Amino acid sequence: MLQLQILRENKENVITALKKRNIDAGPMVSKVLELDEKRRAIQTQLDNTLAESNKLSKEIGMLFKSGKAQEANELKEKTAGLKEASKQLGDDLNATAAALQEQLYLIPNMPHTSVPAGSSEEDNEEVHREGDIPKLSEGALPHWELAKKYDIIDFELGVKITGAGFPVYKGKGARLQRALISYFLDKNTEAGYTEMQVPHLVNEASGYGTGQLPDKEGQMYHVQADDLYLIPTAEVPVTNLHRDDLLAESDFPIKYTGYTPCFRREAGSYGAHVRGLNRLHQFDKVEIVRLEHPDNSYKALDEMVEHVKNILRELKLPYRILLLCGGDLGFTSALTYDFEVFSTAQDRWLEISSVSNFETFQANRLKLRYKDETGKSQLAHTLNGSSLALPRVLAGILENYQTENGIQIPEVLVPYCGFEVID
RNA sequence: GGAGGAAUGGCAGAGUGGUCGAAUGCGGCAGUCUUGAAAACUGUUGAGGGUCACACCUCCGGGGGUUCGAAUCCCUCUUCCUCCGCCA
Repeated sequence: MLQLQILRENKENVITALKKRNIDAGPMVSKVLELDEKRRAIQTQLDNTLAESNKLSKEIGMLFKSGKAQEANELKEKTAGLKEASKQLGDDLNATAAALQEQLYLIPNMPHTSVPAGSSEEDNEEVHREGDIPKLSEGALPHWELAKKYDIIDFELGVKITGAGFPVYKGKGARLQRALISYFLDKNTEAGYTEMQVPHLVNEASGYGTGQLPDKEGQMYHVQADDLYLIPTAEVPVTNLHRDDLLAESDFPIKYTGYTPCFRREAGSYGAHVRGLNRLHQFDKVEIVRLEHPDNSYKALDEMVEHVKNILRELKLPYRILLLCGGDLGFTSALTYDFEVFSTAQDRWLEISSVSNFETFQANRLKLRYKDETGKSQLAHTLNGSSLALPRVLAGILENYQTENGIQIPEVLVPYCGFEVID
């Protein structure tokens, strides 16, 4: 959620910035400012009415105390009208504030100045590429074939017990999953991130805090009986740990990592692009989250990018980094780097990590603030990134590490797996 | 699931109808003392709205009500604690 103050003071800048997302925010922003003005006008009226009735109440109290009941009762009659008026104004104020809030929720974050213009993923800018693409022998298989060949992932079994998009990992496949989780968590912990285990269901307020609600509720599984949402990413519970917090400057940086399963409904797409592990309803992910002082957040973002690079280097997977263009940027993000691993057998890039700076957009919703050196409350910056998402890393490993004698396990994972090859 | 109790500022904790946005302690900040630090002492210190700045308004878990007036009384929801029951 953008800060009202910024909209008030820099309306044109906001509209210009949002053009990068290929939206004309003019009407939305105008509506917000209109409602804001209305809200403040009502607030002023209400305040004045309340001030007057507070004053009368005090006088009545004094009169009763000094035994002048008659005069007090006369004054009482005067308060009736004020009471009526303040009730009406209070209702108006609530309605206007709610409308304002609703409108404000519709405006996405302003892209950072370095975000390239563009309308789709075609326009994302490749900023880095690293790693050798292996030359696979004749008859190299995509991961869903390999999964079947070595009996390590069973998609049909998942369909039987739950539905499409809920794979069952078996034997060495399951062990490799567990190894990846441990390995990622260890790498993150070494880099100073505190490991957290958080609930996999969150309440509505948490969904609003990080921006999944109100506009993306269709993407989350909702447990209606208890009004809870299955998390689409650890970002939601982990960032919300500090909802409504007022931190000290010395608390920064706050760095967390957590492993959680992620649940996404993402209905609607079929075909090769969502085949196998490419798109799932439930998948595992290890996330890193940072809360930062605004002055340091872009440095922190760079650190996170370097961190993910290091992991991919260790895994010896060929990857590239994309700077997302305005049109492809997530609703809440100001700047996002996507990491993609090259899947040799599918001959395509698979997104395995997304590292973003949300600046104050989430913090404003979360009421996540810190006290600056002058003692004033300021909004913190929030960031997060996958480090890493499992299924496509797994797909990348299976496909890129396949040999005629089975699938080699990347060296760094061998201690975690306890075996060197899947055959 | 049954029976009781509780929810107040960063934390602890007082306050049961008017001058309470709220005692006190701890913590934080500033100062005195000190070569420096600690201790001690003095002062200061909740959040949000509003204003050029004041004024003023709101907030004592959430929502609603009673009253001229609510942290304080009533209703309701949520959460926590204690005891009992059940249970991985």
